[in-house]
This record gives sequence, structure tokens and C-alpha cells, in this order.
Amino acid sequence: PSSFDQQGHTHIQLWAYTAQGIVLLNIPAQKNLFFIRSGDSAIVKKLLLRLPHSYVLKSLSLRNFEGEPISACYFRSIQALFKADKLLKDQSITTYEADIRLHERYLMERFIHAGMTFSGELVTHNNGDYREFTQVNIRSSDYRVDAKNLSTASIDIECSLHGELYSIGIDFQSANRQQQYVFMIGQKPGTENANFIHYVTDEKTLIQQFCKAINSLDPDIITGWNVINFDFKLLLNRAHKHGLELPIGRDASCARWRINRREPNQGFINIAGRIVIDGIDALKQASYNFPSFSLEHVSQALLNKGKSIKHVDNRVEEITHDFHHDKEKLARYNLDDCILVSEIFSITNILDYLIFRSQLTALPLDKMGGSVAAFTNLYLPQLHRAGYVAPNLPADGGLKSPGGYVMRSKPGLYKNVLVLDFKSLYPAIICTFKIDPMGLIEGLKNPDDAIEGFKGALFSRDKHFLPDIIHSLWQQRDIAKKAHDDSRSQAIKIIMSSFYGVLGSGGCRFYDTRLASSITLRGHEIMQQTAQWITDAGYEVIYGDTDSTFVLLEETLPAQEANRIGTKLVASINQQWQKKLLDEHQLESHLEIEFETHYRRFFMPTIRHSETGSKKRYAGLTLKNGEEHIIFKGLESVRTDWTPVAQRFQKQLYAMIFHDQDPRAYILNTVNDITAGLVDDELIYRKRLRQKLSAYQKNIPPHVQAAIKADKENQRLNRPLQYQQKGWVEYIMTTAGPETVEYQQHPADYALYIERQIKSIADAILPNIGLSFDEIFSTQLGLF
DNA sequence: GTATTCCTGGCAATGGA
DNA sequence: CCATTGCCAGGAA
Repeated sequence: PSSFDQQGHTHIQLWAYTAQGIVLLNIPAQKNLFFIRSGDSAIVKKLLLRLPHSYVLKSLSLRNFEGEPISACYFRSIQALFKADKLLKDQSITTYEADIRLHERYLMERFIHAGMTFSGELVTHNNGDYREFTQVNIRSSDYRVDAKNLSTASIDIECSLHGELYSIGIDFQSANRQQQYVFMIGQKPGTENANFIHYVTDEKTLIQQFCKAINSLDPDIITGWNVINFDFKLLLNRAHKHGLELPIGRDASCARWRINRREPNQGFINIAGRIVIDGIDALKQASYNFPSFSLEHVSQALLNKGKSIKHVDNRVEEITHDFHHDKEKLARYNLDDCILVSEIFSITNILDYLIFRSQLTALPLDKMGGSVAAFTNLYLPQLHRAGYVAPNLPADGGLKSPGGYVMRSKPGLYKNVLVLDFKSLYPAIICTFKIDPMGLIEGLKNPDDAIEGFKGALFSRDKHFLPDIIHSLWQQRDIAKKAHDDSRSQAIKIIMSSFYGVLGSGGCRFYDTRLASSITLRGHEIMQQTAQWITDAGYEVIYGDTDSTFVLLEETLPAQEANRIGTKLVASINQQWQKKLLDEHQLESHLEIEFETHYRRFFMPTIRHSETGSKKRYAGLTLKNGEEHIIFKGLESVRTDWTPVAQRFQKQLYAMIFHDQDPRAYILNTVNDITAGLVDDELIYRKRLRQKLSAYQKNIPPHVQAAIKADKENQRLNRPLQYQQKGWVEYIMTTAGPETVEYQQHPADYALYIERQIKSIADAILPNIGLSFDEIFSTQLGLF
């Protein structure tokens, strides 16, 4: 959807998929609006005389959260609204909801999420790819596109180190056909007979052929790997060099690039009638997480297969070499990448996930993030109908609210630890205690029968929306879970938990520290009370974080007995909460604690160089369906900034200790292997540059040192600089300090690796079995 | 084209001996 | 030489 001014009026356009094909819907001119205090009417009228645009001021029966009566100002064009808003704000007159775009408001107020029905007049024109309607009227419907019916084109470009294009690959898939192309600059070699390769004379023709192919394939969705900020960005740049555009919109319009004001290196792309979805963004959105999001790593993890050119360190050289000497190989490599992305989309069901998310939140398919927008979409129209306009963003970003409650832990190596977990604790608190922006206003207005929150908050018992929104999501999640539909269940989980996040975010217009604090501080109370009840029942609580409680049972207890206790405990806690909330607050409890895990062996470390128990770091051994799993949380083996050798060492060491095996030989062997240079490929540190290289001023950590050295070398060799912007650094700690993998000049400093990556991990757990790293080492030295 | 706070460990920088 | 402080990255929930 989009809205734009034409001849002084604002129009709304929507591209939509229907079972009968793609349609372009034109909605007749709509009025833009913002709200003002009715008390400001006189001054607003006077001020708006300065502007040439006509407007209508109308007093309404709405009020703001302060209870003041509200009027609306209507404008014919976006331009007019924008100018009026600025003029009033400059004069310190508050306007409300001026930032909501017309098409957003139009869809929101009609409760239109992804599905709709429409009526209108068909416009006849020559374009056969879509039908256009005017005078359109749309209504909400639960019609849902099946992801399988959307056609997708996965695209990928290959280019030189300096960004000159070599080739462009397209893997197109629709419900009934698949087509593959690689457009390649150069002469067709006599030997080559792959029919998907199309040779073109130069870069300009390459770009034109690509556009032609997109238009003829006519995909609904264009995908790729970093496709917006690499492929499209580069394609647009190269096109402009030749005085070209990319006319690949469904209405023949050109792809439009928009820069991101917050992140100048990251932009957005608009292609009329098509949606561009980047694979990386989409997976992150669906809370997939990988140590690295390179196509190589992700396809290895999800598809168990990788790319055909393996040597990542000289990939660009290999591509350039193939471009000049083996075009068929390059073309196959190019197409393989397109296919990998298609397969990742297919195996993760990611389009289905995004469509479902759109249905729940009314967010556009290609909008990543957008928690605040999702909340606003669901909340604002209901708020209006209850007689309120929405508040504005806090000017100062707002006061902070406390977060989750993290108990101090009792460190040690244990047998039989149970983990009891509150299921979606924050959404459950919102439902139970009726946490809600309007509910807070209504509760303070009528305090007599209100529910007490924290930081002075009072919540209405019956006037609220959020608890019902969550309740409905909860029900849908139960349906999804029953159907074993993980992607939908995950979508709902993320949306539900983001509601707490946005209420505590100064970027959300409904932010109020009393809302966020009433959720988190109630969480503290629930955690502490629950731990008390467990203690009262005769068990020891050794740790807890936000919504989970770790209970230590007797060492010798049989597993069956431990499970019985877990089941008994959660039943009793749930019952006690029901009773307590009914007795003390006359509330129905939506809290539900679950018996999640029984750790047969469990290790809670201390903080380094201290006796104090750690938080957010532990490991445990479970048995599920007869299969053993060792879970690591927060420890080195799950931290991507530790070396592979350290991660492997910790996993193996813990496994041995959990199985009561003597780890001394293993530790010595690991150390010897390092010294002997047998594991050099496992000594690579991987860390992100989260700032521009030049922004590291206060101190220069190792990965930054390595990056600086590498770019000096790049400069000397007249190569493009690699590390000036944000990015990843892979480096080795050498005898001359950190050096990147590509430019390693010195041997790895084995003593450093043994001391910092092996010894530190060993000594975190060895004292628990009466050993220490140095002791093992010195005793063994005597034997040699 | 703004979801959150809490927590740890490594290490550079700092400053006093 | 040392202890202390604060930056930095990444993870738990």
C-alpha cells in the first residue's frame, strides 16, 4: 500500500494478490488528518490562515489521555497536512497522530490485515500482467494467500572486486513452473552447451536483459541473500553508470531506492507490484539464529549442503578467474546460490510465516522488525472507538523501567535439578493484571475498583484491549501448536512477547514506565513468591531468571521420582497462584508454570576469580526419549566469539565430567595437539566490528587491531579496504599480536591459546572434581 | 522503516607503586 | 609491576 498526492488530492494505491491474478486498486481521494486539543482551536485557526491550503476543523467527541476534548483537522493533501503540522509544532501547539500515514490509517480503521475483499470499476488498458480498478472500496476478510501460489524469483549477482558485473542468476518458481537463467557477459565458448546461460556483450546489455527477464517472468516476490543492500544496491549503481534505470515494476515503473536515515549503508527498495524479501532479514525476523549468516553457513545448517566454491578467503579471485577462463563454472556457481536461497525459503516455510504475521499484525510482508507498528495497528483503532486519541511519543525517550528478576545462584556440580518455567510470563501478567495503556487511564480515573500496579499505576478491571488481544493470540497459538505448525506458533510467540517490549520503549506512543514496570515488577513478585512456596515445600531453589526457577533435589533420587516431584510442584504452584490472586485481588490467574526439564547432572559456575555464583551461565545433562543432551547456556561453547578449539574442548570436558570420567588425559591431549600445531584451523577468533573502524577511539580491542593491520595491507597492495565499515573479522592471536586470517604473517601463539582458551575453561569446573589445570600439567610433566 | 533489561568475560587503558 | 575501570561483544530471558 502507498499514498501520494496527485493534483492536490491524496490517493491510496494497493497492489494485491487475488486468485484471479494481481490487481492494482485505486482508492478515491481521502482526507488526511491530525488531531488537536479543542482548546487550541482558536489559535490553530489563526495560525493556519498563514497557509494557502484549505482545511476543515471539526470538534469531535474524542479525548486525549489527559481527558481534554479533541478536534480534528482535515487536509486534502499530505503536503498540506505536513506544512500545517510543522507550523503548529513550531508554535508549541500539540498535534496528535500526525505521523500516521494515510494508507496506514485507512487500513487500520477498517481492521484490514492481510486479507480483504474489494469492489470497484475495472480500468481497461493494455497491460496484461495485472488488472487495475478505480473507485475501489475494500473490507476486511480472512482470505489468506497460500505461500505456494506466490511466484518467486531468487536472484544473485557476481561481480569483480570493484563491483563490475560479471553475471546475474535467476531461479524462478511458481506453482506450475520453474525457470532458471544466468545472464553472462562475454562470448559463448564453443564447448559449452548449458541452455540456461545467456551471453550478452556488455554490462549495459546485461542489466537490460535482467530487467526484461524479470518483466517476462513477472514474479510476485524477489528474494536473494542480502539482496537489497548488496545485489539491488549494486545493480542500481551500475545501471546509473550507464544512464539506465531498472524498469521492473509491474506497471513498468522503475525500482526506487530509499536511503535509511539511521543506517546510511542500509536502504530500502520499492518495486511497484512486487515485494523484495531478503533471506537474511526474513530468517532473523523469524528468530532463526546462526553463528554466521553467510549463505554458506546457513545452507550448511538448514540444507546440509553448501556452496560449490568453498575457499572463502580467495572467493573473489576464483570468481574473477572463472569469469575469464571458465564461464560455465561461474554460471553454475551463480545459479546454485539462487537455488540455495530458494531452498532455504522452502525448507523454513518463511513465506508462510511472513504471511501469517501479516495476517496477525497487518504489517506488510516485506517489513522486518516493526513491533511498534504491529502494536499500533492492533491498538489504535480500538482506542479511537473507545473515545481516545493516541498520545505522542515521550519527548525525552521516557524513564527507564526495571527488567526481569535474576536470582543469585548457588554454584556447584549437582545431580537432579528441575527447571520450572512460567509459560509466556509477561503476556500472562498482562492478561491477569489487565495491563493496558487505556486501562491505566481509566483505572486512575476510577480508582475505587481498580487493580493496583506498580509505580502508582491503577488498572481498570473492564476497560482495556491488550488482555483480549493477547488472549486471542494465545488461543490461536494453541491451535497452531495442536497442528504442530511451528512457524505460526513461533510468529505468535514473538508478537506476544514484543508487546511488553514496546510498552517499555520510548519509540512507542503508548510507552509509559508504569506499564512496563507493572509487568516486570509483578514478575519479580511472582518469582520470589514462587521460590518461597518451593522452599516451603522442602526443596532448595538454586537459581532463577525472569520466568524460570531451578530446584535442587536429592542426589540419589531416581528419575521417575524427580519427575513426580516436578509435576506435583507445578500443579501446586499453579493452584496457589489461582487462590492467592482470587483472594487478594479478585483476579483470575492466567499464570501457568510448567515442569520443563529434569537435569540429571547440572553445573552452575562461579564468576571468574570469585566465589559468587554466576548468572545466565550454566550447563546440564538431560535425557529426552532415551537420548542424552547437554545444554549449554551462556558458556564459552555457545559464544561465537570463542575459538572452535575452546568450544569443542568445553563440550567434551563437560561431557566427561557429567559421565564421571577422568578428564586428565583429554586435557593433556588437547594441550599437546595445540602445541604440536595439529589444530591450527581451530584457532580462529570471529568477532564483529559493531562500529565503523574509525569509531574505535577509547580503546583498540584485538579484533580491531587485526582489522586495522589488514586494511593497511590492503592499502599497500592496492586492494579495496575491507574493514572500514561494520563487518566481521576473523583473526588469529599470533606471536606478534592479532592478525586477520587473510594476512597472517606470524605463527599462532600457542601458549596464549592454552592459557586463555583452554585453562580458563578447565579451571571453571575442575575444582568441583578436586582437580586443577596447573596440577594436572605439572604432575604429567614429571612423567615425560 | 524505534521491542526490552540484565549479566559476564576479555582486554585496553589508566594510574599508582 | 599491580589493581581498577570502562569499553566491547555476545548471550539469557
